[in-house]
Parts: sequence; C-alpha cells; structure tokens
Amino acid sequence: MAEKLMLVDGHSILNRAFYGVPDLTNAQGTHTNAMYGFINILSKFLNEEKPDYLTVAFDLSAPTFRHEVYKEYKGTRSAMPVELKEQVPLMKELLHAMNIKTVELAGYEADDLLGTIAKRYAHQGLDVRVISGDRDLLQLAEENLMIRIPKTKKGVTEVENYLPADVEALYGVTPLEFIEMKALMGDSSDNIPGAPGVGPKTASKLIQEYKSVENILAHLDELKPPKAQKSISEHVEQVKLSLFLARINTEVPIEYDLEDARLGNFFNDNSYELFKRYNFKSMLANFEEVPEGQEEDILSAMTRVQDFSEAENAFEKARKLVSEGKKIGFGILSDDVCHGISLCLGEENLYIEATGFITSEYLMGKFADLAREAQDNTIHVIGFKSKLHLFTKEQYEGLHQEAFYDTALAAYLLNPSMDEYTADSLATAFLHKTLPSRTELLGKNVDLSMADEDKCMMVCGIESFTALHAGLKTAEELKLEEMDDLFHDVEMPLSFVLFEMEREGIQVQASRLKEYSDKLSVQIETLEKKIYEQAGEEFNINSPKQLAVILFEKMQLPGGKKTKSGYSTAAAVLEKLAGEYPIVGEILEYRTLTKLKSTYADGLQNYIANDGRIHGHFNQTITATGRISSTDPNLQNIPVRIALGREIRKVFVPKEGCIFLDADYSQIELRIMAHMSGDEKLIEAYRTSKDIHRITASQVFHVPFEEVTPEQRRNAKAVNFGIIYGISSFGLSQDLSISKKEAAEYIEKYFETFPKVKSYIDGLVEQAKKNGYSLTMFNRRRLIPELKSSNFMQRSFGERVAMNAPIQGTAADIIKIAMIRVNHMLKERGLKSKLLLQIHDELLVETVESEAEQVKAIMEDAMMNAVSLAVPLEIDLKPGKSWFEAH
DNA sequence: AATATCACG
DNA sequence: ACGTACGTGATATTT
Repeated sequence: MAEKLMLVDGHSILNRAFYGVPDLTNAQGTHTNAMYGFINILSKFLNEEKPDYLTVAFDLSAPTFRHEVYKEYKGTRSAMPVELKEQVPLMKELLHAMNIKTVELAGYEADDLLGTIAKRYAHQGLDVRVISGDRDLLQLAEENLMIRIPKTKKGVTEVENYLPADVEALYGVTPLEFIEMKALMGDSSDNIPGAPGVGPKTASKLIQEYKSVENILAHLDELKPPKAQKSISEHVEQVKLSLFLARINTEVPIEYDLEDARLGNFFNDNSYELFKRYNFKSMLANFEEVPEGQEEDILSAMTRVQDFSEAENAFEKARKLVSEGKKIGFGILSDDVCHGISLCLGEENLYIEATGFITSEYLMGKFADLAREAQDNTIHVIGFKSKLHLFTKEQYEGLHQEAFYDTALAAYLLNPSMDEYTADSLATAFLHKTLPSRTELLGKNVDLSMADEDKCMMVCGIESFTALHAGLKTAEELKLEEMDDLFHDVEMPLSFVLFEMEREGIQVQASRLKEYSDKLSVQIETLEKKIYEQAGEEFNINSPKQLAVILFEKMQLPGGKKTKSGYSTAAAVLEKLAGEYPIVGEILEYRTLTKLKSTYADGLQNYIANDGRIHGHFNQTITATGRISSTDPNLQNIPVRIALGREIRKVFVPKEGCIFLDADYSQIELRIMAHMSGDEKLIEAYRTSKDIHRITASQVFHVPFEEVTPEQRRNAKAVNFGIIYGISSFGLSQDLSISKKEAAEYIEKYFETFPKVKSYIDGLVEQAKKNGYSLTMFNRRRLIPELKSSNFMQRSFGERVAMNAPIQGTAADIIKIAMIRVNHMLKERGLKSKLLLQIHDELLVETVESEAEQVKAIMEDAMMNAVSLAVPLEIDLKPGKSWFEAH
C-alpha cells in the first residue's frame, strides 16, 4: 500500500475553527477557541486517515505576489479579528511542540505551497489528502490526491470529499478546467474578480464547450448567452488576470524534505506544557505519564514521613509556625478516611503517610489540635469544605475557623469563571506553574489504599504547596481589589455553614416517594398507549429525533426547523400545536410525567442515605455570579410551579419533634435594583407596596393601584424580569408574544417612569467596559471578557451580563450573609434547630417545635436585616410539616 | 462526550 | 443586519 501524506491548509482551518467554536479563554486571558477547534479537526482527520506524513501550510502575513497584484483592484481582505490573530503564532508554536511540520514561504500563499507539495508527492505515487476549509483547492484533485473540506452545519461536522470525479459531478468540469471556470465567474471570498454577471452555471457551460479561457477569448464573437459575451468582451484583461489569480502555483521553489513531515510524537513534554496552559483537557488524556523529569522534581522537593516520632516532630514544627502567625500550606489525600496529609512549611514540604501507628484518626486529631492553636489565616487549604467530614464532631466543633484560608475560595472571588479550582489549575492561574492534576497522577475512581505511594505523595504535596503559595498570591490580590471583607466575612464562614447543612441533610420519605413513582408509572403507561395509537406505531417518545419524525414527517404537523439536527420538539414549539392536535398535548404531558418520575421520584431515591436523609452538596465555586449551586442531588430545582410536581415536596419532611420554617425573600433582585439605582420613584413605590409588579404597572401605565388589570400586571412583571436579565426588546417580545416594537415601547415607558434605572444600568455596562468586570454591592466581581469581543453576539451577551451580574450577585451576597447570621444566631442561643437548604432566595430551617417562635424571630431578623437598603427587604415565612406545606 | 429537554431561582 | 433574555443541574438519547 502506498504511503499517505496529509496536508492541511492552516489558516483556512484555523479560521473555520475560530468561527465554529465559541470564545474560549484560558486563565491568562489568551483566546484559545480557534486552536482548540483546529486540534479537534486535526485529530479527527488523523484518526480517520492515519497518514504517514503530515504538514500544515500557512500564509505569511507579508503580502504575497498574487495579493499584490490583486490589491490594485479592490484593496485587501477585511482584517482578521484580534482574537483570531493572536492565536496564529500560538497555533504554530503548538504544532511545533507536537512535532508537526509546518511550511510557509514569503511571497507564496499556503495554497501554492500545498499545491506544490501535493502534486510532487502525488506524482511520486503517494496517497495525498489535502484538508482545507474552502474550495479553492479543488483544482488540485487527482486520482490519488483527494481534497477534503470539513463543513460545520449547525454544529455537526460533515466532510465533503473531492476526487476528480466529484469535481466533475459538481461543476461539470475537470479539476484543471475548474481554474478556467473560476477565472470567468470569479470568487469574492478569494478576491478573484472574474467577469461580472457570469455565474457558475454560465461559466461551467462555456468551459465545457471551449475548454479554456484562451479558447474562449479566441472565439469571443460566437459566445452564446449575449450577456456573457458582452461581459467577457468588456473585461478581457480582468478575466486574464483572474485566470492568473485563480491558478495555484504548483511549482514553488520550496525546500521540503518529506522525512521531516513523518509523524512524530505528538504528546511530549513541550505539548503537555501547552495543552495544560490552554486548558485542552481532552488532549491531556493522551499522555500516559506525567512528563519524566517533572515527577522527579516534585518528589525531590518533598519529604516522606512514615515514622511516628518524625510525624510528631512535623506537627510540632507546624504548630510553632502557625502559633506565631506564620503561614503554612495543608493538603490531604482522603476518601472516607485520611490516607495522608502534607504540610508545606515554607521551604519544606512534608508528606505524612497514614501507615502503621500513624492512623487516619491520629492525623486528623493532630491536625485539629494544630488548628486550635493557629492564628488567623495561617493554614492555607484548598476546597476545605469537602474535607471537614473527616473530623469527628468534637474535633470539628473545636476548630478555630478563622485559622483557615481557603485558596480555592479566594481564587473564586478573584475570577469566578474558572472551570475548576483544583490545586493544579490554581497553580497554573496564580503561580504560572504547570503541575499534574490528581486525575493525571492517580486516574479516575482510584482506590487510594491500593494507589502508588509516590503518586499519592505528589498529589498531596502539590495541594499543600499550591494552597500556600497560590494562597499568598490571592491574598495580596484580594487586598488590592478590596475583596478582603467579602472573603473573610462571607465566603470563608459560609463554607462552614454549607458543610453543616450537608452534614445535616434533609429527611425524605422513601416509601411515599415510591408510591408517587408508581402512580406516575400508571399514568405514563396510559398516555403512552394513546400516543402510539394516534401515531399509528410505537416509538421512543423520549427521543426528540424519533418524535420529530413522527410529528413533522409522518403526521405532517407544521413545525419549523430549529435545531442543528433538524426539527425542535421543545415545549415552546409543541405548545403552539397542542390546541389543534391532541397528540401534542399528550406528548407534553408525557414529558412532564417522565421528567417527574426519572429525575425526582426515582432519581431522589438513589440519594437517600442510611439515616433516611438526603445529604446533597452545596457548591461554592461554580456560578459566575456568586450564587451557590446544588448537586448530588440538585435540591434547588425541586418542582413547585406545577401542582402535580409540587406534590414531590410532601416527601421532604422534618424529623420527629420538628417542623419546617421556610422563608423566602420577596422580589429581592428588584428591591436591590431600586436601592442601587437610587431611583426615588421606584424606591417610593416599593416602600408603599408589597406587590411589586402591580405597583410597577400602576406607575408605568398611569392607573390607580386598584385598577391595574391582570394584563397590565403581567406586562409589568415581564418588564421587571427583563430589566434584571439585561433588557432587550427582542427578549421581552418573545416572553410576552408581542412584536419587538411593542416590547420596545414598554421598555421605553418603564425607563420614562423610572429614569434613574435607565442611567443605572447604562452605568453598569459602561463601568464594566471600562474595568473589564462588574461589581456587586459587596465588591464581588465577575470578569466579562465578552465585552471586548469583536463578535456582536458575544458583545451583546457581555452587556446583558454586565447588567445582570451585579443584581443577581448582590442578591447572592445578601442571602449568604443571612445564612451566616441564621446559623450563628441559632448556635449562640443554644438552639437545636438547623438550617438545611438554600434555594437562592429561600432558606429552610428544621425547627425544634419548642423553638419555633425564637427561630421565626431569628430568620426574620437575619434575613431582613442582613443589609440595610433604601427599600425594605420583605420575606414570606411559613411553618409546615413538609416542604410542600411550608412553601 | 455532546445534545436536547426541562426542573428551579 | 447580526439573533437573545440571567444563573444553574439531571436525565435520556445519540454519537
């Protein structure tokens, strides 16, 4: 079999990737989307083709000869966006790191280089593949020289393959004649003028008849469509030039040694470094081992402690440091128990292994002792909440919480948009150091008791090292940005509150959940039958693809194409059809029921622990706005809007002797906006009324409060939400099913009524553009790089984010403060009641019945007085014997 | 692993 | 003219 050479048109693929992949940036703010897309496309072709040789060709930024000539005609191509431009040299660097041959030559375009190399080796009998983003290269096609063009159609990549026969099938001309054809019809994307008014059809016909431009010019008198005859006759010189421009130079004097292009090792130390820097995680999976020397460096920087008395010494050394206010880094390797801890004590990084007399319990006990004697902010940790369960209850209660400084939480405040706050990513972001991740060293789902000792030591040591050093860095920055208070008074204390909520869990009645599930099963089965009957066949209703075929093809219902893979069957689409077609209504109902069953009725059962309670996780470093998120399971999206779904809440019950007290803020975000905008009329309105939407309608539409119609209230409500989300007339018109114009009128009316709201949100965008980030009332920041994007969509998104983040984020700040206050007040008064859940603007407390009055007062005080605003912070507080009753 | 859908604030 | 509301997470299906 012939050897295979794969050639890639670098700029063209990079360009495709740039426009096909949404904007991505790494921790340093470098745009990486085009490189990411390029690497993905490249690996796809490599896997498919398995070539022996590979070369990527680039244009040099210096003007090429063909362009020089062209410039006289029409000026240069439109400038490349800076976000793409900056990735070009980085892409080349990355290819070199991957040992991939690149070529470029002053005075020649990538096309010419590709053409020259492709022809040369095709003629020597190699199998050649040329990968490009556009069709300029079709003229090169030969039997053993295939042009492959990846196309992203609505997110799905399809590849068009061109051998000579394919070119002929498409254009009716041979690849070489395709050049002639292009000279006639031109190509605006490639800056080839051609003869105006001559399109592909005419050009193809003419070339089929006359074979070449030369021949056509020799027979100008007899050319058939008079229009073409006229145009070509009048543009002879331009057509000749076009022919010159269209022809790829296949005889470039380039020094190219095929052996240099032989596939080398893509995955080596250099490329590892870059993949890590750019956050190309899927690429890192290709590395079997962390680069050689690095492991040794890490290991040699550490000291292993296995001896009991040495362990005692280590803790004593650490104790001395932290009691004097010196900072240390702490790392821990654990699952249910502690397998080892590391102490980064300045120069020294000790790993104390849980072995022999050094038991898990001993380590945690010693650490708890250490933490008791430590001064504030001396023990740097990473993601500490997830490790607190390793302490006994007594150890935990005895901790001096202020001793800890969680580097992950600090980093989250400095930039809440990172994908993770693990030791290795913090090292990359704050120390510019490339370190292996836990997964790279130990793999997924590893049994720690069986794991390699050195690897364990490295994982743990990297954590203590990064906790300390990245921590010092973040502390400086927090101070500089005036985020100290938010960190020390909110995020740090909150992490302990969240831990306690997780530890407490919430009781769920498994048997009732099961009954609910069975009830749903019966209804689902009935619906299934009805649907199959109307469809005339059985199919998987859960498959949007199959469903679309049934509805829009077999049954011919009207429905527009919407998604990349075809018809959308989303609820918004189906609801419009439900009135007319009973099957659609039943499908919607089926969806509702199966959702309830799989996610909630059945899904939740898997999380009920032996104590009959669900202990979910509250994540503190996920959201870009400062909210917390809930996982395993998500307890922040338990159904409530629809009656049947709300039933689920009946299975969430307080333990024996307790009731639930549930309180939620009333329209907290709008009240925040009233406060922050300082709009007197809005503040006055919110001071006088509890019904925010009605009072808004009354003001905006100039009608007395009592005479506001339901429609007016609904419209006012939609506008209120729109303001919070970063208003746009389009968005509002969608929500209200009105025209964009009407929506714009509502918005205008609103801003006329509350002029300071307008200047406030304009100011938010302006500030964010100036600073590159938005701020909440408590100085929580969100970086908004999208504001600098050259892409309209991205930039508009950035603007909406700039309006929304300060409001949503301030609400998040406030309820966090309230949570800390509730927790603190409950403890201070020696009460047994416990905060269990937070649902963004709602708190649920499991309240000992005898404490109900005190807890109610605490919740009211903690929540309403968490912060003092220009408008009152109202809450709705209700008791209940289940979450259903209390909310 | 990506996509579509839908649950919540 | 561009094409959208802001923030999440879980499930089932498809690749």
